[in-house]
Amino acid sequence: MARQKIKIKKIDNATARQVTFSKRRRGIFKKAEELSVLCDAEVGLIIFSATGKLYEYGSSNMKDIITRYNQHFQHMSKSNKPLQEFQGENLSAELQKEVADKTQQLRGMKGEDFEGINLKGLQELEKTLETGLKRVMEMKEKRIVNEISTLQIKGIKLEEQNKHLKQKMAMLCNRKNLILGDSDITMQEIVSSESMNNSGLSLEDDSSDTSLKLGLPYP
Amino acid sequence: MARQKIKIKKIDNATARQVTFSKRRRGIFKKAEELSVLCDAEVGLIIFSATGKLYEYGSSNMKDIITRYNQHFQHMSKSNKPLQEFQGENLSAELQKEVADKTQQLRGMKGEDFEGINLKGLQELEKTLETGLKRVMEMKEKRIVNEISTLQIKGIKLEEQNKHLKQKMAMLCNRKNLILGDSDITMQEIVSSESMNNSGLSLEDDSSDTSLKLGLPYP
DNA sequence: AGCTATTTATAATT
DNA sequence: TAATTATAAATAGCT
Repeated sequence: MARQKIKIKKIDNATARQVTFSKRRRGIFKKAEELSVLCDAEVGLIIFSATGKLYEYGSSNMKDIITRYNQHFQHMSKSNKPLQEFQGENLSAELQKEVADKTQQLRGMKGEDFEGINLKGLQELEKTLETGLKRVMEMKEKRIVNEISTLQIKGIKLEEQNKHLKQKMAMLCNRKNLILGDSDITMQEIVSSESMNNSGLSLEDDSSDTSLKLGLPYP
Repeated sequence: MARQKIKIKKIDNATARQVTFSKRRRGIFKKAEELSVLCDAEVGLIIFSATGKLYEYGSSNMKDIITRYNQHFQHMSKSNKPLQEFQGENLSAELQKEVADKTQQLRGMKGEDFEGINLKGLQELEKTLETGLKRVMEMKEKRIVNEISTLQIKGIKLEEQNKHLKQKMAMLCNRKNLILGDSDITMQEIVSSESMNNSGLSLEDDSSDTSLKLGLPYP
């Protein structure tokens, strides 16, 4: 719908398809929200990308929408009442409210839905998110520092083990050589193959100045 | 999106709301179909009108889409389990689990408790929080800009009203003076007291360069 | 991720 | 309702 009219058929180029998917997904989500607000409608939108990733928008809790959707057909055929309404109706209702409330809170925090949040609420939300983010980053840093020192300790231990193994091997070789004379395995080979295990363990690096923004590998 | 820009809030007039609903429903259904075809996505769209009527679009069978949607959470996490799978006495227990799960999620996002979250989880959490924070700040900015322009428009209207009132008062005073001669209320007094209402409304300031970090007052 | 030239969608109106 | 039309939005092709 721009620069050039396109035919509505599967986009061949995978990259272009992905870009279009992102743009149009945002577009249709916005339309869904607008429709629900403008016309006081309950809207549920489920999208699975070609790669299987799920995207969803619900003007209210998606589960409620799906439940209502399913009930629509039950009402058409029979007026069957759901089982759970007989037992602990109050409890379930309360719990469902609680779930809905927490879901809404989570959506707000994820920035997915600001329905019913005023300016003051947004400011509080911002502060909560800033605090939360700060704490998460601090915890991540702690964990990473911990991870690094654990690895360093492991490395030192492995080095010591290697040293011992090396000595034992040396002794064994010596004994073997003394008994059997020449052998296919030389001391040189043992030492060189063993030294490979040290790669990647820099024991002197204690700076811990890890960039926390980067996705680091972890064991 | 035409003839005039509209605010995204519930349309008051019921007839207009119904008309808009019909038009936009057709629009979003078209968008949903286009997205599914162009990007090879599976799309399900459920709409309940304010009157409770159901409209649906599915790129494939809606029941299959909902099933896939429900299955998505069984694999991903324990939370977000669909309600309709619960039956009878299980309902309350499941709901309680769900509440507990969401509570834990919220605690994690607020940085209150990182129990059971590994480094990878923390990194995902950080990303989620960053995105959420960004969106919250954007929404706040939108609202504030909106608020400012609304206030400016109100200010202009009030100024005009004041001008009219001033003119009327002037006329009344003139008439009074003609009939009764001198009066306790002079034109000077009327003008000066009326001008006080203008304070704080700077109509020329259109910069909107508000620092969003500051907690602003709101009406 | 942004930027525009266009195409679409649609609000007001007939 | 349905059709028209002037505008607002969405977005395809580029960078």
